[in-house]
Amino acid sequence: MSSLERHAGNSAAPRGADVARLAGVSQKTVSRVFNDEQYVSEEVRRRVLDAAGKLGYRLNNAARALASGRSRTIGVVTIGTAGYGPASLLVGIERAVRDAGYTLRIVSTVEGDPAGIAGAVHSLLDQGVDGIVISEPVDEGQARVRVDVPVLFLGAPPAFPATRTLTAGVGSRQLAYAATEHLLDLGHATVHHVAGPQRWYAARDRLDGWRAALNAHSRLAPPVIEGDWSAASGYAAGRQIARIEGVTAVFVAGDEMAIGFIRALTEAGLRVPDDISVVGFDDMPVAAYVSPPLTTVRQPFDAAAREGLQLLMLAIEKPGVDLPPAVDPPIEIVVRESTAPPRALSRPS
Amino acid sequence: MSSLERHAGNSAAPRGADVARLAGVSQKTVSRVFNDEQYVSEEVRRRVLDAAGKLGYRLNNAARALASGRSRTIGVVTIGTAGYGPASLLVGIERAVRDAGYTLRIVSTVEGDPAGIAGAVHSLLDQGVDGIVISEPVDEGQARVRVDVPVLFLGAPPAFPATRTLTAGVGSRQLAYAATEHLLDLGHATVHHVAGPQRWYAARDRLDGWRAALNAHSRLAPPVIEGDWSAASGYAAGRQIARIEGVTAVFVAGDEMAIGFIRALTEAGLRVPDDISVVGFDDMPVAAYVSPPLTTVRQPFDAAAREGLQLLMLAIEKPGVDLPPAVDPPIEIVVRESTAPPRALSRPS
DNA sequence: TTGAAAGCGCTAACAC
DNA sequence: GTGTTAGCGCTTTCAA
Repeated sequence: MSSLERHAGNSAAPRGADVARLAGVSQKTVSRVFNDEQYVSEEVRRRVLDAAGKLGYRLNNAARALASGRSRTIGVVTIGTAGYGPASLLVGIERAVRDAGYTLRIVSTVEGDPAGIAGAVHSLLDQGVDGIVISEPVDEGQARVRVDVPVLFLGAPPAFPATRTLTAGVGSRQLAYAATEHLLDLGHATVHHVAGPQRWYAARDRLDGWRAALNAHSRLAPPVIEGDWSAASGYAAGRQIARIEGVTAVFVAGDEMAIGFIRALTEAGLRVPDDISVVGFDDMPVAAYVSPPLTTVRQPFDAAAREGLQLLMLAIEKPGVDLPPAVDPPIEIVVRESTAPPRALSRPS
Repeated sequence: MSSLERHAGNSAAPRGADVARLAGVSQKTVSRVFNDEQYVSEEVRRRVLDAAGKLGYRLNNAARALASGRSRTIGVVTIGTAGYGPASLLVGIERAVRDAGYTLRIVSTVEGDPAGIAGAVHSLLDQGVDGIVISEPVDEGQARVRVDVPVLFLGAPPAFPATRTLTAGVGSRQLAYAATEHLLDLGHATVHHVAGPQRWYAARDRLDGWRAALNAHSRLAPPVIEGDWSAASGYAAGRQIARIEGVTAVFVAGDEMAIGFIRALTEAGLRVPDDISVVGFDDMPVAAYVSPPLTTVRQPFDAAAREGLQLLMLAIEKPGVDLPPAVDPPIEIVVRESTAPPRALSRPS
């Protein structure tokens, strides 16, 4: 092992001072160039860049963060599942963060983790993030966290006090409203609902939207069956529904559950959509290819992530400025073959 | 805006020195306590912890990273899609990283990005990660990156030189072999293959495994159809296969493609498994609930992530030590209803 | 437009 | 067991 010139780190990595020496300028000037500050002559800039290229110099972000107090990284708290919704949101966030010139730290929570979201937020804070986004928040009661950086809740009301809390959403409530109304418009007397776990704000929003649509049309809301997003729980719900007389339309809060749900109906000898119409939620890629192709609503994950991050960036970079309200993303319902008018209507007996 | 006591950062945040003063010890002792070093008396430790609690002190990781040259964070390069495979791998990696006491940085690549994996690795290096994992690597030709931290390739041969390159995998090749053999054992004369995009090492491994199984049984390998993992591409492949006379068994390299594939077959009036048997790959959650329930192989994402990270941690923390070879994860094939003996066998004519 | 000096909050090395 | 000293590689402040 070779003796170290400097006591830590990779002794091969050039510092700003090395670049400065080679370019014949001060270290501060190198810093100016790499931060795109003004007041650097074109000629000096080029000399610095040349030297840096020769040496393979790259800014040391730990040092930068220590000196400036800002890390230019965003922390994301996500749910530790490979589900289509959470994963899509994460992809959208990653893209938006990168486009904003920031980098990403991630910590995921597991259902039932005692530390939960609060613990995840703390660990992010320890890492010195400049802002936090809580993707797919669940209700964990009154988490007593006090956070000094802006926090974006993607699809939920603020769950704890922060310097600035922001909210942006995928419009779950409106989407659920539209899904329910689609079924009502087809002529169904009412619409049953297979909900997501009510700890999730996303699940509550969908339930709210469903109930609102029913109310708006003066229909009675049947009892709700609660699943856990899994296809297995959808299947279980399907077996329950299959035993109920007179059900003609069901809004299932997630595509995965909807696929399990339809499977159970099929096994029970019920046909979709002839006997029962079902609408899913998410428009996951396979939805168009199952049998029958699933009518569902499309969540604007990317738009929500982009929109939300724009707010977060504003809050980070202009702490004083008033935030514009989040614009609601467009509602998109994808009608395929799992929905139809009720039998009584299509062939009046 | 209040005047700052210190020139940067949050002036409210206590430093180690503040804790030291309150506890009546030196700052170095505080550092010792927070790093769980030995040679601190129980009494002093308690006093320090008390003081820290009172002040709400937390270690500043930027400073720690700068001073020590280590950040205790792992960087992951992932593919920017919400697909079940990549997402599952990411979840597994996150868990393994957290269990090892490290934190996670993520950057995703988009198909067709000129910077690609090399660019992602660089950005991670800029952030000062201690190790890198390339999840779902694709072949981008000779990327000229020189990396000074250990790199773990999850399911691929090393694609560029690094201090130490490690490989761990989900055993795609063996899984594909098993899937193909399952069909052969059922009595099919040969097995067609719908492959993933061959830029992906994961897709190549599956193709290799398929071909190997065919060779081992002295069967001819029919021409391969290449998809892009999407259900839509599986659907397109299905339409092609449906026009070919005499196909009785198909191994599709991904469940999502398999679902699209089966849909195309169904629309063409072919029945699964009566006319054609199909095996998928991944065992995504909905696979058990589509019609017919899909026979598929289960990828051990979690085991692979855990196994791979163990190696990575070893490489980071004991630079000298020889790495044990990665153990192959168990092969698991899930037989459901999309496979059966060929018709000629089941009812001999 | 450029530079010098100070210091961000921690760990490394060594003394006691 | 504990403390002292000297950086880590940047940004900030202020002077030129």
